[in-house]
Amino acid sequence: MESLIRAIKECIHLSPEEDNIISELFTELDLPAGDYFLEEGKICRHVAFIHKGLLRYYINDNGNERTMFFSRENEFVCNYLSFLPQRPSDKSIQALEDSRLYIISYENLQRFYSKVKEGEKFGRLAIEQVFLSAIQQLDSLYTDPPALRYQQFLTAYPDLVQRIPQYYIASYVGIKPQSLSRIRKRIAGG
Amino acid sequence: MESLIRAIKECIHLSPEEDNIISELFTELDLPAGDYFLEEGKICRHVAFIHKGLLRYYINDNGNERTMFFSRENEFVCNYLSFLPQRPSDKSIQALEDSRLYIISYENLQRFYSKVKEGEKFGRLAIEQVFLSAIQQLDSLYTDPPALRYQQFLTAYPDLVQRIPQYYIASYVGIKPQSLSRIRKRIAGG
DNA sequence: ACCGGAAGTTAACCTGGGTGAACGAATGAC
DNA sequence: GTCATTCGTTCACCCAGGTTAACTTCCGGT
Repeated sequence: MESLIRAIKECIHLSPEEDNIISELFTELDLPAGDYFLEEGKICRHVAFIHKGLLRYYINDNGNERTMFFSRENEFVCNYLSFLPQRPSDKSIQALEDSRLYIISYENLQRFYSKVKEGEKFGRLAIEQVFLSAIQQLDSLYTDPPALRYQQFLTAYPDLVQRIPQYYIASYVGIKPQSLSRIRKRIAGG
Repeated sequence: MESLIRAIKECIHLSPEEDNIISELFTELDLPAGDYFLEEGKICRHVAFIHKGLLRYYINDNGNERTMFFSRENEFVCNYLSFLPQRPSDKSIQALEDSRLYIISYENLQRFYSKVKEGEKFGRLAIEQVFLSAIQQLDSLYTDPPALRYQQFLTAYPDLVQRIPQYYIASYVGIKPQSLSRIRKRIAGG
């Protein structure tokens, strides 16, 4: 769990005993490609730290899947909208590649807050971070036209282009695969 | 500042001395209708608690104003995307009615976190709250078609319908005033 | 009573994504 | 080698919001 502890130490100080506490509060979870960390309708019971792998976070809107974002190594992933109030989730989180996660339950997170001296501070900083990136994602989704979002995706995730099918990219851009084809043609042709 | 302290006490316990600390960390700001709490391009230096009034939070996207949400009595308002990293804001926050705010600077908020025993906890809970409602707003903006968003607005803010011009509602729904007219006609006619 | 501006409506036309279907290429199973 | 599946592309058609502009209504100022 060194990668996790290293990530936490970028925000707060941890004593050696606290390193141990954290190791006990988190558990390891291997998720094969295609499996779900969180399924729609279920309650998000854990926050996950991605040690290795790639996940996508999406909403199923009447059979229309819309990918909000992709999450990778050294990022925390969770549907806070389900996790914080412990209510059923309207989103799903799926592994796109074989992934190794370190997960912490809601109850253990409360222990983390109370047992780790700067735990509350870390909780605040972590959620601020998640909050900012979520807002930025959604802002872009709201503001930027599909063609621009596609080009932003290409520059932001150049490696993913080769690793995931194009319909996931379309889903991320917010359009149908056919429309993405049109846009690609428009961009290429002129 | 009773309304503010009452709102904080709904989340954490405050000693009488802490009541005083808070009164000193916040300052009062009266904002006439039309004036700005935050202007695009400037850094958001304060978090505001709305004692009285109505504000709108919007982004100017190439002359196209898009209202993200309206904020009213007993709510906190702030562009955290500008406030937390102390970077220039791409959003504006404008008073739609004469408003009275209690505001706290970034520096004083850090003092709040350190001087008030459960300050960090409050910071975490407050940002969780803001985070959840922001995500819900943006989710809806992303997922729901304009006609539905308009009807949701009518049920969520029945009083605002009478108090604000229709082009602000259109801006909130995510369309032009002309299109809102069409939708209203469609809904009415059949 | 008159004028001017702001707000809302209507209409004609444009644009871009959705829909459904057909097609081609690549992949994998047997 | 053959067949089926999956994925991407292309096309014709549809629809809803954007654009532009004209028109009405309402209100305030004088």
